[in-house]
Formats: sequence, C-alpha cells, structure tokens
Amino acid sequence: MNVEIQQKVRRTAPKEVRQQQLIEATLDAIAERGISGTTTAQVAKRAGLSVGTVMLHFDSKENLLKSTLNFLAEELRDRWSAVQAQPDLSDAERLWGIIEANFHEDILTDTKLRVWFAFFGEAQYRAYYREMVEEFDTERGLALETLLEALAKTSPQQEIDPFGLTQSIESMADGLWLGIMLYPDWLTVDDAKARLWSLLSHNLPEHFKAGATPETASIK
Amino acid sequence: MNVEIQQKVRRTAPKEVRQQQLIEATLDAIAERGISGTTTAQVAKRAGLSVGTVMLHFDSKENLLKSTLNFLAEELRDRWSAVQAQPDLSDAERLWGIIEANFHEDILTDTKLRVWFAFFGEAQYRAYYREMVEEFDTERGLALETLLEALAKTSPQQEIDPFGLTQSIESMADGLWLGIMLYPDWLTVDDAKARLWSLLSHNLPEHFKAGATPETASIK
Amino acid sequence: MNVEIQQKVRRTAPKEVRQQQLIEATLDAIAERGISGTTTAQVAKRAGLSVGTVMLHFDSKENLLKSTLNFLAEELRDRWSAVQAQPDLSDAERLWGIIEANFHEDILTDTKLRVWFAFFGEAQYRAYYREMVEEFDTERGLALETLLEALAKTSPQQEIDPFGLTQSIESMADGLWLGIMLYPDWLTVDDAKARLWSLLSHNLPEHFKAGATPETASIK
Amino acid sequence: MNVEIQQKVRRTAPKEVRQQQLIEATLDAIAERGISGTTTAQVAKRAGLSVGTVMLHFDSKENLLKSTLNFLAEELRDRWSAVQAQPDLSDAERLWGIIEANFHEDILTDTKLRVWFAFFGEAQYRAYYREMVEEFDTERGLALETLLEALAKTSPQQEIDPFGLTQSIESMADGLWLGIMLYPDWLTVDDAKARLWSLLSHNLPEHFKAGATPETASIK
DNA sequence: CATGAATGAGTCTTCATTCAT
DNA sequence: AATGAATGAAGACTCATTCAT
Repeated sequence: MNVEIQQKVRRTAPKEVRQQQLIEATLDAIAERGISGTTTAQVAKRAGLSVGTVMLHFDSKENLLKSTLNFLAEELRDRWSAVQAQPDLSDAERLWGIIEANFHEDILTDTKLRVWFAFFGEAQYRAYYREMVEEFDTERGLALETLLEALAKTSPQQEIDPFGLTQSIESMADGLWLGIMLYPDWLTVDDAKARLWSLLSHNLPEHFKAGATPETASIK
Repeated sequence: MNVEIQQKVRRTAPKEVRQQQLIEATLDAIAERGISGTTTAQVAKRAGLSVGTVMLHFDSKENLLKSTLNFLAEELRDRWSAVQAQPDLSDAERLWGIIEANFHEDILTDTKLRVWFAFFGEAQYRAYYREMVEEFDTERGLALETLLEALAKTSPQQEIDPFGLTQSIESMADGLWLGIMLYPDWLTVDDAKARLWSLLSHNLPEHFKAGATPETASIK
Repeated sequence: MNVEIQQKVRRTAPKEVRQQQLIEATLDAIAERGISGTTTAQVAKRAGLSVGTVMLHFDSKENLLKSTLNFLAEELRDRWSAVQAQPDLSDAERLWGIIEANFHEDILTDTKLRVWFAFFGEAQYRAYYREMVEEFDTERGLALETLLEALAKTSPQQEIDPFGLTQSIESMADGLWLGIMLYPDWLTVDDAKARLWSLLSHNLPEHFKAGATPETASIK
Repeated sequence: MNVEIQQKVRRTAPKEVRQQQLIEATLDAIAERGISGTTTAQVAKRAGLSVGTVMLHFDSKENLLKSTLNFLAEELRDRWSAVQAQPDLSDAERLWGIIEANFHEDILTDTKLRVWFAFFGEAQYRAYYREMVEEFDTERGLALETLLEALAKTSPQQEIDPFGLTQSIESMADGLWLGIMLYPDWLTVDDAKARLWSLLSHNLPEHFKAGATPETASIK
C-alpha cells in the first residue's frame, strides 16, 4: 500500500498509544522547562500531535500532569513490587532489591528525576501526590519494616528499630535522589548505592558486609 | 490615630524594610500556591502594597523570586556559620551543631520547607540555585569533612570515610526535609534528628552515644 | 441565516485574509489614535476579532506595525512599478505617471497619509522604515533620474540637473503629502498635482506645457 | 561661600529656567525615543531633576509636550519674523531670508527635526499643532504671497501665481526637511537650499539668478 | 520649590480551552 | 480520532500622577 496514503489514513491510534506518547512528551517538557513552563502546545509539538489531541485524550492540562505523575508512581511501584514478588530471594536480597529499585536505570533517568521534584515542589500537585501515593508508600514502608524485623531477629546482638531504620532508609534514598539531581558531579548513582549499603551494613552487619560494593555483594 | 486609616495613608519606608516585607509575602505565597501560582498581584496584596511597589523594589518577578531564594540560602548559611564560629565547642559539638542548624525552628518552618522544594523543582530556578549555593554548599561540605577527619583520628578502631559520610549526612538531611514536608504525620523534626544522630552513632560511637536522644546528648 | 448570529460563530479564514483584515484595522487605528494610542485591543475590536487572534497572526504588536508599514510601502511601489512597466508610454508620460502614483486615490487616502507620517515620526519605526524602503526608494529615484536624463537630451536649450531635479520632485511630493494632511483646506490633491506639473513645466517646458492642467495635459 | 552648601541651598530656580531645562530634555528624549517612548522619568533624569518637578512645572505630560511643540513653533516664527522686520532688505532678500530661516542651524538640528515630525505623526498632537500654528502659518503664507506679488510685478514677462508658488515653496521646504531627516546621506542642507533657489530662479529669474549658489547669491 | 516612594489603571502577551472542519 | 484557528481571562510589567516629607 502506498505509504503516503497510509500515513493519511492511519491518523487514529489506540487510546493507550496516544496517551503514552503524550505522557512521554510531558516528561520531557517538564524536565526541560518545569511545570509552569510546560504548555499544552509544547507537549503537543514534542509528541508530533496537535493541541486539540492533547485535550481530546486528557480533557485538561491538570489531568495530563496528574496522569504523568501517576505513570511515574506506578512505574516505580511496579518495579519494587516485582522484586517483592520474586520467589527464592533471601530477606536481605529482597530488602536490597526494593531499595535498589529506586536507582534502576529505567526509574532514575535525568528526566524522570527532574519531573519527580517538579511535582514535589508544586503545592498544587503535592496534595494530589499525597493522595495518590499514600497507598504505595505505606505499602513499601510496611514491606521494608517487615523485612527489617525479620532480619533483626537473626542479628540478636544489634539493637534494631525497624520503624526508625525505615525512616532512615527512605529519607536517605530520597535525599540521594535530590543530590544526584542537584550535584551530579559530586554524587553519582554508585555513590548513592554505596551510602545506602553502608547504612545497612552498620545496622545489620551480618547481612550486609561492610566494604562490599553493592554490585558484587554476596547478600546472604 | 486609627490604625485602619493610618494603613490607607501612603507611607514611605526604607528600602530594606519594603524588600524584606515583600520577600516574606513571597515566601507565604510560594508555600501556598507554588511558584507558578504566585503572581505579583498576590504578593503585593499579602504585603499590603501595590503591584507597582513590587516592581519598584525588585524590577521583575524573576528577581523577586531569586531574592527570596537568596534570603533563604543566606539565612541557613548564617546559622551554621555561627555554630562553626562559636568558640569552646568540641569537634563533635560543632559537627552536630552544623547538622542541627538545618532543623532550627527559624530555618525549618512549614513555609520555608515548601519554598525550598519549590525552587528545587522549577527547572528555571534550579540553575540559579546551583550558581548561588555552590559556594555555600561546598563550604559546608568541607566543614563537615574536616570535622569528620578530626573525629576519625580519635576513633582509631573505626573505618571512617569522611567524604562518604559527608554524602550520607547531607543526603539524609535533605531527604528528612522532604519527608517532613511530604509526610508530616509519619516523620517529625525529632524523628529527623534521631535518624541523623543514629547515623553518627554508628559511625562515630565514641563521640555520639547510641540511644542518647540528641537533645539530652552529652556531646564530648 | 441571520448575519448577526453568523458573526458570533467562530469562523476560520485563510491566513492572508485575517492578516489583511488586521492590517486594515491597524491602518484605521493608527490614523485615528496615532501609533502610541493604538492598542492591540483596539485593533482586534476594529477587525471584529479577539486580541489572541492578533498575536496568533503577527506574534507581536511591533510586527503588526511593521507589517502595516510594509503593506503601505509595497502598495505604493506596486503602483509606480506598474506605470514603469507599462508599454507604449512616452518618457514624459512615464515620468508623470510615476509622480502621479503618489496621489492615486488608492494610495493617498486620509487614513494612509496619517499612517505614513505616524511612521516617519516614531523614532522606533523610522529605522525600520529606512531599511525596508531603501531599496524601493533608491529604485524610484533611479527611475526618475533615468527618465529625466532621457528627457534632458531632447531639451537641448535647457540646463537640466537630473539628480537635483529628482531631489526637487521627491521632496516636493513628500511636502505636498504633508500639506494635504496638515492643511487640507489650503492644499488639495489637485493643487498638489498642479504644483508638481508646474515644477516640471519650468524645467522641461517642451514636455510639460505650462498652464495645462495635469489631467487634461497632452503629454508627448 | 562654600560651593557644596551653595548647591544644597540653591535647590530652587526661577520658573522659566526650570521649564526651559525640561523642554530641552524633552526635545532630546523625543528625538531619541519618540513620543511614545518618552516618559516623564526619562525627561526628569535627562534634566537632572525628579519626576515630581516635571509635574510641578507642567502639571501633566501632555502639557509638557504641548509646551515643547510651542517652543519649537515660536522659535521658528521668531526667526523668520526677525528677517521680515529687518529694514533695508530688498523684497527678494526678504523672501529668501524667510525661506532660509527654516534651515538655520539653530532651527534645523537633527534633534528638532525629529521632534517636528514626531508631532506631525501623532494624531493627538497634530490637532493641537494645527490650532497653535494656524496663526503663524497663515501669517507666513501671507508674507510670502505678498512678497511674491511684489516681485511678480517687476517680472512682467513671467506668469506668476503667488498663491500656487507659495504652496510650492512651503511644500518643498517641508519635503526637504523630511528628506534631510530620512535620507541625510542623499540630501543635505545645502542641497535643500539649492533646490529652493532653483525653484525661485525658474519662476523669478530676474531676482534669483540660476546657477548662483544660494550662499554667495547677490540677491537684488 | 523639590523629591521620589507609592499607586493602580492600562498594555502587551501567554496559553488552556473550544469548536467547526 | 484529529486538527489548529480562534478565544479571552489572567499575568507581568509600565508609567503618569499623587503626596508625605
């Protein structure tokens, strides 16, 4: 069939394809220009579509942005859930896997990092974020806490506070994200993993060997 | 004289007074509406002044925002610098003092926290932020590193990596800020200090006693 | 269908139509209020369109004004070019035709006259005017000079300075425009043509008969 | 007396001094930025005074501009009136003197030329201009006409139309002003005088010798 | 007389949203 | 399902004018 005609004919695409296309364009736009600098026209242009199509699929700019945030949150949740669901992992491996999910190359791109903090920084979306991720975050917090409790039992000589250690892990992970974004020359992804590993190795030395680099670590 | 009437009377005030007045109105506006939701009209209204006065003192909205960020950064720097300059403090006290400056009640208000992250999140201001705080941050990083090196020498049995520990401290502090902002019901300022104290107590147990609450800690 | 209702219905139109519509509204607005008194809102209202549409088609007020000036300049150039390109005209007829183009009823309306002088008077646009019309004006000046040289050869008893006479013709034409605008009761278009004819008749009496009114003049 | 103290004491100046000072500043401002680009703040700064002082002396910007136009018109009128009032001049000398007044170096500066056309170009001030100069212009027109009539009587062989020739002279003078402003590289003040002399020499050859440069012309 | 901080109506410009095609 | 011309409310910024000093 003639390609030119085909191009004109295939002007419609499945809903999901268009929406994903627009969300990706939105991620790029926010990363580059910030939320306030992102216009529907920019998103449309990046996606190779028209402004009308943006409204057609998302009804409003606000909804497009919320959908974008949703996408990020679900992508992250899917990743650590997958680790959690994976059979034949030790508790320590599972714990590290959940933590490491934050730094996976699909999750921690320059673009996505900037978009996360763009949403954290906008009052309007912070509220929505809280509603949306409350479930996810509580879930992950409980998963970490449960794993830490299990590991604590096998480290009798250490005083472990699972709740506090969860706060430490999650805060440090978040802070490392911020550091990677703001000072990429001073703090790399490998540094970040090393810092979290070090935190674990001080609290659970039997399961996380001090000095072992996270990559080569034999988690037992 | 009646205050209401007095308010309507046009009063001139020193430049610094008006500028501070406007910066404080800007802090409130950003905290409540975000950077993109903050309009010059809003700031003016909050400050009890007119839009023209905002422009008179800051020339542009961009400059007003940058001045606001400047104010925050200098306020924080002044606080930890003061600790550093204070005589008759031990190295451990000095280290803790610098860390604790981040959580001082003048520094860590709900409003200011939101404004910090608003600036981190806006692409446009992130670049300016980096330029502006580079000096401050490098300075503080070096101060921490130097203190950690000194403390490491008196903890011979521990393996201390001053650079890595500095990364850990700063990242955790940043992440705790984010946590306090996003999940105030789950993470309090006292939790935050306890988490940082715990980090230090694991790395420098001789100087930071495990279990001691930071407030009552006898830092020696 | 009812015209009034039809007007309220949003209609798309070719780019050129909208642009011409807006340029004409701009001409009227400048004529009535001057350049500084012409606002985008006024132009939009006159054109029966919205302010957004003005920006959509011209990007900025400055560009709208420049386009308006362009339109005037090209309209004038097209008119005398057409005379120049016309075959079977004698040199004298051609010369007079070029001069007369300045006073054609499509060119010399009250409105357009005011707009020309509005642009001459605004420092900001004078520079642009020069850039834009330099080519046109040089071209016309050369056309006049060439014709005058040819006519001079057939008037051997007269001392003709084609360059100087070109200056005289163009200056007088410009001054007559100004006079028609400022003192319409004292100086009419017919007066203007008579003055220019008189200038020619004194310099090239064989080709431009003294006393002949320009309209009825038998130019040979 | 101490100069510094004197400067602080002499903060007041005669009304006329301040007004002239401000009018000069206005001339410069309009020449450089145009009427719409001229702000009271600019004028005040150029004059080394404050915005308040501008309002104090002229009440409004509009009045300042009108006063500026007044100044120009009176300055020009004074100059040709002086020629007219001068005894022991022949009619031809008087005629040429009145014409030449337009090109006197005090009258025809770059700055003033631009200001004249700025006022001609602004609808708002054109009306005021007409009111104001009607008297002056009628007066000058009559002066020229009267002189031309007198000269015509002594040139019996020429057909002179004093009214038409007055139109020609005034229009050409105005057009030459415009040319000097717009194309200073193509048309100089000397060219302008030569063009007007040429016009007169064709109409009144006995009084204005062809080829004589205006400067050295022995007007008899 | 002179100042200049303060005002706020007015302007240009942006951009989410609509809707005829 | 897709387009993009058109809209108009909203925002940043300007500037003539006021007025307390």
